[in-house]
Amino acid sequence: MERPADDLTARARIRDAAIRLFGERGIEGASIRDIAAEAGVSSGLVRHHFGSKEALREACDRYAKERMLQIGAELTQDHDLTGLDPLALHPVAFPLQLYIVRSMMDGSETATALFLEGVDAVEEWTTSFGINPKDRRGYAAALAAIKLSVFVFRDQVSKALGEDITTPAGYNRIGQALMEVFTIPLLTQEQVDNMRKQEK
Amino acid sequence: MERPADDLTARARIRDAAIRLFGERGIEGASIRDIAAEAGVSSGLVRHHFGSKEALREACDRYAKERMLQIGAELTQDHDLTGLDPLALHPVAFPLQLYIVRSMMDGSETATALFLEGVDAVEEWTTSFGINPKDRRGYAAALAAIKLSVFVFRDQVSKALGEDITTPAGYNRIGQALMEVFTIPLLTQEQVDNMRKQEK
DNA sequence: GGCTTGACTACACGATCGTGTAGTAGTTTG
DNA sequence: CAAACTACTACACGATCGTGTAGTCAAGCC
Repeated sequence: MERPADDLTARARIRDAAIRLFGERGIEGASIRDIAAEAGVSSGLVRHHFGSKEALREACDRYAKERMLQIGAELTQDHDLTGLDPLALHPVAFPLQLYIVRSMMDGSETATALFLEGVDAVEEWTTSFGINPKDRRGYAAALAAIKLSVFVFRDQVSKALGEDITTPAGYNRIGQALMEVFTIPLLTQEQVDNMRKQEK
Repeated sequence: MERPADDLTARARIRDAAIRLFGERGIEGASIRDIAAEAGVSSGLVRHHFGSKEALREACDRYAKERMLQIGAELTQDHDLTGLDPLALHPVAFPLQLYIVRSMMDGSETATALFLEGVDAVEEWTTSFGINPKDRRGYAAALAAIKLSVFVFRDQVSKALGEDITTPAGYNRIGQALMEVFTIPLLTQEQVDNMRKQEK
């Protein structure tokens, strides 16, 4: 699965470079010339293969989505909530995830669709695991957002912990901290009901 | 507190416009000319008052941080976990929060410092409320990230719910869903211990 | 062999970017 | 009153952006 860069076609190298740079610097922050240089080709070739920057972005969206689902399928021996989380550390998936989140924040339809599919999956998961929140859809959406949050703020969380959470040790630590969030009830049902009254 | 735009000095209008546009489009996505037009001044005046785009960004960082702390102080009659959340919907705080999150993702030191202060606050809160996770710092960092997550993915969450969560009704809904996440234990302590063994 | 086709490069274009410079109008200060 | 200062605009600069055009080169097909 992991091939040296020489084995990839120029088109694939351009796409991989685009996903990496778009993910790191954002869409506006990565120029076609940067991407071409990263891929070791001329900037004209980027245009030749993808037509325009926007079309390149859409191609990256499609590829990232497809690839994430594919990698996810390979890892679904664990069917619990944490089963999807190793994705974030997967050496191939890491830049993909980074790109997708960036793409979401820039309003990509494909990336947003991936989020919605994640919400669907979490929703089904709550059903099959006998979790019955009052607002199942809302609950699933909140969980989906939470799942991405540690990834989005990885730099900030790493700084807070004094430990890089993209390393196995660091990711293990924040992963277990997240487990505790889902284990320790912060509020009693009574407290929640009281708040609900106040807000009305 | 809410003054018409005419009452603000040009400097303040530039700063407010910069925070709004930087927050919406990112730092690279908002040009000085855009900001100047939004503030109703010439682009040269932006440079006159702030020196450079980077200096403008730092000024926005400082102002947004100071203002958020100030607004937060005004609202701290509620001292519970949700006490800080109404910030996200506060009409003045909304663009500030949006800007700060964007600034974080672009690697701003000031914005990251604000995150770290938030982690400190949550950490103290767990102590005073008798919550004792095995990794208190990690737990606080996870909670801080979670608190921002719904805000970061507000577009995606809104789409998942079919309801704009920046409106009072929608925010109430996702807020209560988050409450349920903190109320329903997803995992038993036993399950967590089993996972911990597997990961080692 | 000639001819098409696709991968690929070099280069030039207009637009837009952040920045620099020069100058005007109004107020303050000595 | 004159000098100085501040807020502000107009305009030009070099760099960089996405894009467009022309052409080279090798492989496959007739």
